[in-house]
Amino acid sequence: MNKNDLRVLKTKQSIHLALIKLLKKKPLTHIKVTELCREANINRGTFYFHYQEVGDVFKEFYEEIMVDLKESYQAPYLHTNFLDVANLDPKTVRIFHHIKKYEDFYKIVFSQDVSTHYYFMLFDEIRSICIEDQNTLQQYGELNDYLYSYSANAIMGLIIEWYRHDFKDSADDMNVHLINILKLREA
Amino acid sequence: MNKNDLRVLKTKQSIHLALIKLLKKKPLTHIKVTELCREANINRGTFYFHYQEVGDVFKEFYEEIMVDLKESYQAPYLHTNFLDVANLDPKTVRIFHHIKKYEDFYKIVFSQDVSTHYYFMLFDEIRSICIEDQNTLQQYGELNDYLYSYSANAIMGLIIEWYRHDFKDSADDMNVHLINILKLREA
DNA sequence: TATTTTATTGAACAGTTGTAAAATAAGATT
DNA sequence: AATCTTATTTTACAACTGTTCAATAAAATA
Repeated sequence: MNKNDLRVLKTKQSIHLALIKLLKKKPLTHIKVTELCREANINRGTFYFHYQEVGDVFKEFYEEIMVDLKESYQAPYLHTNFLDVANLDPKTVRIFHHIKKYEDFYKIVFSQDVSTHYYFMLFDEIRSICIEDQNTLQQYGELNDYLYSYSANAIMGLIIEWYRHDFKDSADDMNVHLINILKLREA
Repeated sequence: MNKNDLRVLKTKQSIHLALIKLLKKKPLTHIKVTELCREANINRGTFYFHYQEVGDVFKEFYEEIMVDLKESYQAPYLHTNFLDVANLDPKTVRIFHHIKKYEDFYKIVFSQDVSTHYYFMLFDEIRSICIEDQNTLQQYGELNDYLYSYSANAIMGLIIEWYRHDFKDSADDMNVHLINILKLREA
C-alpha cells in the first residue's frame, strides 16, 4: 500500500469527508463501516484494505492534531514548567489554546463510551511535554515516571472539567485556573 | 423486570460467570454477545432483555466494585486530605489498596480501546472522595470544580503509571510516591 | 394449590461484519 | 505510449447484530 498513490489519497479523503459529515449527525460509536462507505462512495472491501474499524479513521485525524500540539511546543522560546510555579507564565501554556482550537474534536475524545485510546494519545503527548519542559529536574530517580504521569493527568483533569462545563471558559481562563491551583500549594 | 425474581438472578449469574470465564481467554472488546450467551447457556433474546451490549455486564461488575471503594472510605476514622500534605498519613489513603485488590479488573479498565465509561466511573468516585475529604476548604468558589478534577485525575495519573508498570509496586509504595510528589511542592 | 404474572425461549428477519478470490481499472514506471 | 503494478471493485460467504412475536415455563401471588 503506497501512501502517495493518488488512488489511496483519493479514497482516504473521501472517507475522511464522509466521517466528518456523519459525525455531525450521530456519535462516533454509532457509525457503521457500511454506512461510512456508502457515504464515501467507496467499496467496503477498500475500507478494510486501509482500516480495521471506523475508529481508525478518527485516529488518523487525531495523529494530525497531535502533530499540531507538538509543533506548538517546538517553538524554543516557549517554556512551561509545571513544577516551577514562580516562573510560570500563563501565556506560555499552549495546551488549553490547542484544545479550544479543536474543541469539537475533543468533545468526541472526552465523551462517554468512546475508545480510551484517544484519551491516552493526548495523555502521552502532554506527558512528553512535561518531560521536555522539566528536563532540569532529573534528581528524583524512579519517582520521575510517576511525577510526570501525575502532572500530565492533572492537566487532563482540568480538561475533563472544562469539557463538562461545555468548554465555556476561555483558554486563558483555564491558564489562570491552573496557576491558581498550583499556587495553592505554596500558601 | 423484577430484580429479585429468581429467574433474573439465575440468568444474570450465568452471564456473569460466563463473562469471567471468557475474559481469561480474550479481551473484553473481542467478546461477542452470541459467544457470551453460548457460554452462559441462555438465549440471546434473554441477554438483550437485560443488557444492550457485552460491556454493560462489565459495568454491572464495576458498580459493585465502586460500592466497595465507597465503603472503604465511609469508615469515619479514615481521612485523606490531598491538599493538607502535613497531616497526610500514607496509611489513610485507601485508594491504592482498593486498586490492588481488584488489580485484574483494573487491568481491563486501563487497557487500550476499552470504553472510556469505566475510566470516568473511577474518576468520579475518586473525585467524590476528594470532595468529602476536603469539605473544610470551601473558600475557592468556582475554582473548586477544577481543583477537585485536577486532584482526582492526578491520582488517576499515578494509577495509569502503576498500570503501565504492570502493578509491580505495592499499594504502600504508591502511597509513598504520592506523599513524595505532594511534598515536592513544599520545598 | 390454583391462578396470574412475566422472564425465557425459539424462530425468523433484514442488516452488518470480516474475510477471500478473481476481475478490473487507475496510476506508476520505463 | 506501452507495460507493469497494485488499489479498487465485484461477488460471495458464514457469522453476528438487534429486533420482534408467539409460545412456553418458571416463579410470584392469592
